[in-house]
Amino acid sequence: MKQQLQELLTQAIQSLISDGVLESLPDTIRIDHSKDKAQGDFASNIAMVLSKQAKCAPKVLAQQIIEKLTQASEIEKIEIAGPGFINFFMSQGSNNQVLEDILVEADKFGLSEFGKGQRVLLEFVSANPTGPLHVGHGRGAAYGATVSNLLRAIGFEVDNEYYVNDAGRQMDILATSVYLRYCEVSIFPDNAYKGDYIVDIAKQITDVEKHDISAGVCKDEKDGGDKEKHIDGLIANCKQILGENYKKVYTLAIDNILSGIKEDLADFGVEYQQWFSEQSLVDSGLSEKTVNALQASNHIYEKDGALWFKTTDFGDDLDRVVVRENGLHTYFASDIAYHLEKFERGYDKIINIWGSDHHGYIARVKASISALGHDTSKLEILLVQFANLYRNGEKVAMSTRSGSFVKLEELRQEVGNDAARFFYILRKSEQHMDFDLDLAKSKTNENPVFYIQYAHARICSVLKQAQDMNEVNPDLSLLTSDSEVSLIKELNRYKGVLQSSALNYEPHVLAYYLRDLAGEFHSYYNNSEFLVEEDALRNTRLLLIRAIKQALVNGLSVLGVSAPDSM
RNA sequence: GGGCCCGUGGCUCAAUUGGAUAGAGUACUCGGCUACGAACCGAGCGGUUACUGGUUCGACUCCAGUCGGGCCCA
Repeated sequence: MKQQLQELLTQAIQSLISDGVLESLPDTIRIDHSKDKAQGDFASNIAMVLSKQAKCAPKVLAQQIIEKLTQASEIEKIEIAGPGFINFFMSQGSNNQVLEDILVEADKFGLSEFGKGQRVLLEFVSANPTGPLHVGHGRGAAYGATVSNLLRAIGFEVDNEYYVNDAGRQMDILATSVYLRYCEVSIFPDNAYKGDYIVDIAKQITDVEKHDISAGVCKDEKDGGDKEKHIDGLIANCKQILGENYKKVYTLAIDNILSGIKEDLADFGVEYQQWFSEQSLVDSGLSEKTVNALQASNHIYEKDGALWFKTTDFGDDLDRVVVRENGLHTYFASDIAYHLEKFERGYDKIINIWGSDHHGYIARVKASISALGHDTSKLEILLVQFANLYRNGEKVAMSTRSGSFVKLEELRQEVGNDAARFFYILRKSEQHMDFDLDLAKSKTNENPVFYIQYAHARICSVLKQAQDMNEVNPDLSLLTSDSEVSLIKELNRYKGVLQSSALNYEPHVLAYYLRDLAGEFHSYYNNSEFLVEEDALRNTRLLLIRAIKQALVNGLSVLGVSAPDSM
């Protein structure tokens, strides 16, 4: 419908151009759903946009545009209002069409082919496998999974990917932490991982001897030394003394944690097409090849024995080390290789969802992509702010290293998947967010998830009771009450909401829409009776609520939230 | 000190991406179950959109500066 109106307006403007009133067509002609029904169904601001060009008041131009508009049967009337809006009032018959569309298309209703043929790589969560996922990761997981669903709903082909940082120093710290727990040392290093899960993994070790690995190691911070040097010394000793067995502990640790992460995400309804290993980049030599490529294109220089990538040539504020003086590739080097690899897989769009604490990496990653001759505009980096957790009105403190954090799994058990998924995406992703555990748990009217699910359950209950009643052809012209008209208007918005929610990577827009739709339904429920004596009227109203039910189901499923028949 | 994000009723957040009278929930006050689920509905109260300028037909939204909060870097 919007498109039709756009075409009609385009024709009218072209006609005014040939009359010499206007000079040129604007890039786009905006048509929006009106907020208020007194403003009709659709509104265009085009007269205000073009009034300068026409050198006359917006209202005068609006009148001229209207005079040039050709008639369409769906349009009941057109009005000029406010500073110069053109409001379109559609016939109820044309608005009602959506009801039949919904019932015919069923779970396909709302889907579109906007992104048809375009492949998207969506990387999210990618937490270091040094511990279980906590509630901070949960936000990224819920957001990423929902953005993925949204993009798929409008026709993009999306691959979800998790980048596993299974190489590097953090992994060594992990392995050494596990070994130390296995040895049951009495004093634990400041910089080791201290969570209980480390002890659990240590219990699974068999056939490895217990050695003292502290010989000749720099003092720890608490003893007046350096915690970084201390842990590095322990790692070196551990590797040397254990020999082959070090790899055994290392592998045991990472396998344990990674499988836990996979299970957590699956239980949270988050699916991945790919788990991409950092170690594989090192093993395959791609990391090496990438550094060589940068060297060949003159973007690398040597300083203090290390290799530096001149990212400042591409807008970064400092140059970055890619190969340390000890010959090891930095995390950044594998990251460049990883992104290069992503580009070479031929996606049309590459989206990374990162925690906002990584915003400092954006410039250097984009720099490396430009340096390697790729188009940075294909890469989109979305940042997710941390979530603060509140329990009994108090903020819950968290830190992975110290082992004090609330696990995602604990959150899911406490509030359930539906509430967790919904609460996470209810706020704009770049917005700091307060996650109130007590509110998410509450099964009352304060909880927006239940509010929407309740609307669905109520409809199911009514439909169940209508099962045995006489079915005759419904008559849509009977839907005339304020509630009915405004519900139909709301249903007409669904498809557009889904699209803009997806294209802007803003799941909360869909969440708010569903809450509004549920609200209008509850209001309708309270002022109307569905199971009336008169067959035609009853079946018409049932048809309407069946359509609402379908829209709720479709929307909730995109959000990864269930729609139970009863609660 | 430099960079990024943010600032909207008492609290938690929206605002169709620059549009019409800034909206929801919660809290508070009042009203509604002998109709299909009261986990619901209706009414009221509550605002100088942190502050000051600027851009224009029109600013919560864009620009500059100030204040305050978070994160990253040095």
